[in-house]
Amino acid sequence: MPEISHAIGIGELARRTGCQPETVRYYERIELLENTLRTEGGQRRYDERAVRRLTFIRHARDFGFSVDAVRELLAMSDQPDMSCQEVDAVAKHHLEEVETRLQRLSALRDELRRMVSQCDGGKVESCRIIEVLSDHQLCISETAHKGAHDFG
Amino acid sequence: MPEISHAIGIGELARRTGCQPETVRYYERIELLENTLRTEGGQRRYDERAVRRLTFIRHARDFGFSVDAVRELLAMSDQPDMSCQEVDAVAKHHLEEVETRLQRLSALRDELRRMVSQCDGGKVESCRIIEVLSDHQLCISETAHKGAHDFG
DNA sequence: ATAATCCCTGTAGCAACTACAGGTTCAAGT
DNA sequence: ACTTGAACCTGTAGTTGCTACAGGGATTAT
Repeated sequence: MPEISHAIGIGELARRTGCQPETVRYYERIELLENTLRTEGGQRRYDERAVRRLTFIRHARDFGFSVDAVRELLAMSDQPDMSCQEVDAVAKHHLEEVETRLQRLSALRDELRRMVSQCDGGKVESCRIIEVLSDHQLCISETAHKGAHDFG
Repeated sequence: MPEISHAIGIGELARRTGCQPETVRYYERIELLENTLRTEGGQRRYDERAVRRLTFIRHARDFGFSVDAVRELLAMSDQPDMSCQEVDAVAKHHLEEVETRLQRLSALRDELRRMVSQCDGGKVESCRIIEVLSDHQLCISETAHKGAHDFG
């Protein structure tokens, strides 16, 4: 018999928020989630508030906000009377980053398409893909895809 | 006086290929670059061939190819007489991945834009951004941005 | 009582680097 | 020949956001 009613274990919390118990423990370790009550045996027990908080976190992460941004957003959402200007700023900043990535990624796609379309299926020796990869000058834009891989 | 003529050090190799000495050593460690000649004192010396190889690697990485894909592309480019079908397949596969990411990222941008545009600059209590992050139901598409962050 | 399932901590791994610390070698100037 | 300073060496740890164990303990149902 648990001491806390309405309490759920880490497994159910994870299931309800669409993540894994390991992720919940990870969030606790990096202090994104605060320490929760424990049973006598040391197992974590959560309430509805924790479900809401973790839902918020997971949702923000799905939106691509970094953990640090989520931390800020959480702190702000805990202050209902504050102006939401800062919230707005965080979201706008993230939107800008997403738009930058989109532009780079789309330039990258164009280069890749061009590269693939020019391959005639012959020998490696004369393969356009290999040639383009060997020589920067064969790209339309030298900078189009530079740094295209830091999208994570 | 170096024993090897036309040989350059790791610093110049890095400079010429637009990366850092640490990256070169890293590539050697993961066997993307083979071991190179050393001076008596143990310092690495490179020739033009190494410059070309590293240029290829960096360029492919700029295109977003994974290190494993680069490894395959390198192996293929070493066999000029082979058909370039496999090269083509690797490039096409990568192009498809890029296109998938683009679609997700653009759905994400749409959600973010919508979220930001609905914020009226009032209090956190009634901030649309916080509301959307708290509640999945307020998104146009529940799945639009799911997994939007695994773009690396 | 016992089995099945859950949960615990701590550590290591992923990708693709980057950043040291603490020491050695090289190339050039005097 | 000697000294300075830049470049280089190895090895390890950090980055981001988790995920995957190993080797145990707790809880719950029968």
